[in-house]
Amino acid sequence: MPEKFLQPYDPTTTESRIYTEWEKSGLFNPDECVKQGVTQADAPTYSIMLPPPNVTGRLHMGHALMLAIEDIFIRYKRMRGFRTLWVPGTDHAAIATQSVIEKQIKKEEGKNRHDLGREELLKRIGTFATESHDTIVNQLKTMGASLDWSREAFTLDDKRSHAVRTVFKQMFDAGLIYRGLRIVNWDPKGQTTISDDEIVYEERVAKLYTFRYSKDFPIPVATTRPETKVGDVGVAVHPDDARYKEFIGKEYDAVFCDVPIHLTVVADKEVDPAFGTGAVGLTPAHSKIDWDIADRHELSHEVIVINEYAKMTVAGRLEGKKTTEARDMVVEWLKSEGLLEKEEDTKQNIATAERTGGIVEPLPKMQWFVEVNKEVPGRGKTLKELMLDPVRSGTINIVPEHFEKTYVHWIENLRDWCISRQIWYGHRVPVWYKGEEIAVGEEPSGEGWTQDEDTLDTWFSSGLWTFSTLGWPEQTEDLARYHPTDLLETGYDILFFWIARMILMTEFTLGTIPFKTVYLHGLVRDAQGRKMSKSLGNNLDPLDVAAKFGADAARMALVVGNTPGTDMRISEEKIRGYSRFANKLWNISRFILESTQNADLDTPLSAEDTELLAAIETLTKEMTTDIEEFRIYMAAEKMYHYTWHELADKIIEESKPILAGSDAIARASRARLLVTLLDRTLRLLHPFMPFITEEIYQSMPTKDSKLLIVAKWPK
RNA sequence: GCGCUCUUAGCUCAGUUGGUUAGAGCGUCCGCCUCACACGCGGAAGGUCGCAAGUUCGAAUCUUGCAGAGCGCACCA
Repeated sequence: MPEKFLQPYDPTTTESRIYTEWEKSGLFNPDECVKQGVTQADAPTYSIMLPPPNVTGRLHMGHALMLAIEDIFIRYKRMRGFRTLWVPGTDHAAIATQSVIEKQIKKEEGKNRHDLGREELLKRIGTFATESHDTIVNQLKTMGASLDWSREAFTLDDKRSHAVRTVFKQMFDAGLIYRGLRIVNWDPKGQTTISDDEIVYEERVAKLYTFRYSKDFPIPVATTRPETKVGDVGVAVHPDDARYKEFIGKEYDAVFCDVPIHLTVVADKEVDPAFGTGAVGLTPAHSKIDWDIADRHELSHEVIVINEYAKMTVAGRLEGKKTTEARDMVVEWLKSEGLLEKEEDTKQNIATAERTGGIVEPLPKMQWFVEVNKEVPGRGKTLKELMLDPVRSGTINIVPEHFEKTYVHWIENLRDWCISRQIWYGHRVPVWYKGEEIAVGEEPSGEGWTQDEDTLDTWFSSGLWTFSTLGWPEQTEDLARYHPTDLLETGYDILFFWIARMILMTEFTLGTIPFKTVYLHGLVRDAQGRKMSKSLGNNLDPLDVAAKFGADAARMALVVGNTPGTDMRISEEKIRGYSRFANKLWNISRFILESTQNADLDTPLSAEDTELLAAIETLTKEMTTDIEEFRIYMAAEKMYHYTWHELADKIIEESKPILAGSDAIARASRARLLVTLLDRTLRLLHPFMPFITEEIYQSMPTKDSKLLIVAKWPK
């Protein structure tokens, strides 16, 4: 018996050594598996694209959970003989990454991005992204992820950029991408547009002011943002509101806080007569709803009174003031003019930017949009329908199932997708202008063309992930062989951001689904159930955890009993528990290998031993079904229970007198049984605890492959 | 407002299509250095499965109502 078994199991030295051996073998690459004869060339395929972690720093426990789950499916399928591909990659995460660097530069050098310029900023971000990438790759390997590194991709590398430009052009040519002046969510802090889903609403108490524009204006109006009223072009009332009927269609002039305004009273059924005074002051340039109402009544959109820095642009006392200051000044003015009628507290959901925390200012901007309610040429369906159909029909299966309802509900409410961002890091909008001419897709030859300044929403490129990673738009063998992918595993929090967009992009581009099953894991929280965050200091770093307890222990702790779609709690105590389990397995192996050294693996089994073998065969079947049906939390628990409480507590204990006894036939039978059970246990446990099982397997007399990663899954 | 989920042992959670005395981990209590393992072994206590009604031969599991917790979407000026 190897000497290593005389020491307690030491995961830290073992795990890094084993991963190096795996990498050297090349067997994470399915082509190499075929070449080495461990996988049939025509075997069915199984593929997963790793959700690319953002290059914004380090991985957290949520990533560790994702890796554990995906690696379990990958290793299981590989052992079952599938041509198994798991592609790694990272995401440039446009806004998130740029804002990390901008903050850093601001703090260290006191400069903003305009002080540095586009080129210099991108250089700095590039350096950071590279460092961050290296850290992440190291973490992925530490967790034991059996990724095919030869196929690694980055959402912003040349191949993926080419894919992005190609899809953009195709969508543009199909009439599904348009440019238009719309009210967008402007983040004054991040100096960019953000999408509806990047908004977080915070409930606050605000003042609701009831006022009149002037002494002779007949309708009182309620507002929480008096400063915007200098940009008003009208007042809307409900068509049936008896109080205001007589004023509909009338026009008024006033000078509001030094600013001359012209107001038209219109009737619109969107107005709720019960709220406030039942009359809405219309500020089309600074409110989405007002924009729409103004649209319907052909009122001007042109009156802009707030700029990108959330400062007032009107002449007079408000000029250059921040909106918050201007608000107080307008209220003062209303009071002094005797125009303020009421001031009351009201609850308000204020829109803030998820990434920067800035208060979102609705502004009209020229932006690029993907139109979701227009028929896609040749498909007879809109993008929205193409996103809904596969989920409704079950062509795409979501685990847990109830998220299908959430998904459908969300898509049904989907509006056009604003894809342009006013930041520099990312895929630059592939559109070039020269006077009235525009060119889309690739840069045109010739003089005088200038490219659009904006970049694309990061989800535009991650939406292509399942096929851009396989070489599209080239018609590669990989694409033909591994797409659609089998599983997409990610947190339920990006169901809409990412899953929905992948379905949209893939349906449009390839006319197929991107994946057959979506497995959604929950959030990983701390022992008290709080979200892990830097500010709380309750983060567990997967690297620290692996160093302390081993990646195997961390993986088990994350997986056992953790049902899909449900948040879980993790603590060092829990992980410690599974590091003890690893040690238990180590000791089981020591005992079996020690006491069965010359076991004859062909000796007949006694009746009792045959039964014990049948028991693990039943367990194998159950476990296999559990994994196939995505109940890995249960498969893991069953293996834990079997190993400790059946194999160790019962079978090994009962074996001691047999092995020490005088009945040579019983002894031989039991020795064979123990070796066989250990062999099975290692194989069944391998997807969950890859390192320790591989390490023990290397000492097994039952080895039928060089490495456990490609050993056969038992029947 | 629309939608989704949860409520099971002190704590954290399982319980697959309704079927025998409801499970695990951690914790608690008692006893053990037994020649694989003290990162261990043996044993014990602990639950009217949120509440109420219904369907059923049978409900933690299905239906309805109520109470509490969480989440998503939309959003009123």
